[in-house]
Amino acid sequence: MDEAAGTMDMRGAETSRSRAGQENVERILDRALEIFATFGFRGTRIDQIASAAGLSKTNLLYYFRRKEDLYLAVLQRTLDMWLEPLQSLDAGGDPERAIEAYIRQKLSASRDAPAASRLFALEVIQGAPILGPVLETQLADLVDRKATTIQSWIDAGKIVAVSPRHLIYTIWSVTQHYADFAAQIRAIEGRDLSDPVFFEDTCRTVTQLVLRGILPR
Amino acid sequence: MDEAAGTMDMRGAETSRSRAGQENVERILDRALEIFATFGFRGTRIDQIASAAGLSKTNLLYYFRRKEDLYLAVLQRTLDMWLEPLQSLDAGGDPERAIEAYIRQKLSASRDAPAASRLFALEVIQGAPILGPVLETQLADLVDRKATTIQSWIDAGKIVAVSPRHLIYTIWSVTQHYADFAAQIRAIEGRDLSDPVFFEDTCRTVTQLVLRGILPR
DNA sequence: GCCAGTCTTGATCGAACGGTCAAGGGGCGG
DNA sequence: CCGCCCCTTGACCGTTCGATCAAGACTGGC
Repeated sequence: MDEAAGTMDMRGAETSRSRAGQENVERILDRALEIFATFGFRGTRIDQIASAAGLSKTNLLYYFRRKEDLYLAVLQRTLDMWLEPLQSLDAGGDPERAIEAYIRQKLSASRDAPAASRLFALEVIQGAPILGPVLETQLADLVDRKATTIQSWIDAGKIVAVSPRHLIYTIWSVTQHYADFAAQIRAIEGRDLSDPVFFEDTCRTVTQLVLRGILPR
Repeated sequence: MDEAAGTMDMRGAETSRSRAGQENVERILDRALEIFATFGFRGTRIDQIASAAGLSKTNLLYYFRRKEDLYLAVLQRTLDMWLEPLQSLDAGGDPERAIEAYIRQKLSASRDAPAASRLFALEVIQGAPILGPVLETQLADLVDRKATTIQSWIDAGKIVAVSPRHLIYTIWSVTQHYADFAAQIRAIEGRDLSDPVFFEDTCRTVTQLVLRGILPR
């Protein structure tokens, strides 16, 4: 598992599957995401996922022959969803609207798919043993492109001079924080993003903070 | 280990110890922090820590009879250091200086003790099974007090109206991001906070962003 | 130089875990 | 109603892991 798995594609034995089979696979992936996201790869037991999905360990291993296969499948399924929001950060419109929309999108993801956020957090905290190559290529390129977009806003005087990459990191960290550290926020506030009031409160405050930080006065 | 361990004190058998003994304990704790911080509690093997510390598994178990004892000891040793920076956020001086100092302090911690940051991140991501009670009492109180401080700045017109707690979360998330997600940043930037230039760059940008966000124009 | 208390080691145990195997159940098309 | 293929099961295997135990080595104080 310390191996980087190279290409990160895993078209693993796409055998034909009955409806029951497909439903099982999806249920396994759902539960596996949840459990991998809280215990990490090494920390989760395969039969833990199995019983959470309502089947035996052997039965699970019928669908995913190795633990690593399951982990990769989960990671794969989450990856695209994770990279997508940044794609839509477009140079076209005005930065205010674009960034406001991006923050809302990221916060929505933190509310609706907190496990996915935590899974990536775990991966990266562990040094990104699997996702490393993807980050160095796909993500790095994407960030470079978006940094250019932000730089163009700066050059046009639409926002103040600020390191584009740090701006991206800031938005990432703040928005994901509400998913990854939900337990901490729950301990302090007694609520999390699933509370509509708290969600709007968070969205407004973060947006205001960032926009005031970069908009010319 | 799913137990909350109640009081979080662990004056475990403070037996008398020779110099060699104390050195071993410290080396064990150092290595354990590093390894727990990347693999989590369930994910780390006890002999992994032992060999990293240069002794046998049995020998390590002489100092910490159970794996959980070691984990608690590591957590305990890191906790105070982690809560401390926020303490110094004082209402006395002007908010600009106070927050600037706080951000620098947190970023310094992320640079000098990234493993400690990651360990807490892992704990919280897992739902804070151990630290939960501490967060609900100690941390919640501390945050409440500091939120009052920030509110007093708002009332005095020194900073704009902003949810004090969200402001704290923002600063936490951004500064800790550079420790917890160092692998991701390294994949994109090719460097991290240990690079003095990058450190100052980060410090300046984050400070500027936050201060512009809350200072009256 | 002896002794008590501290440290270190290797052998070993039981449980947990990832994974295999062989056998049987069940549904769907012909 | 038959046979094929997908699914499900339980028994089992080898390894790993946390933890124990008994026995010996080292060290500092007297």
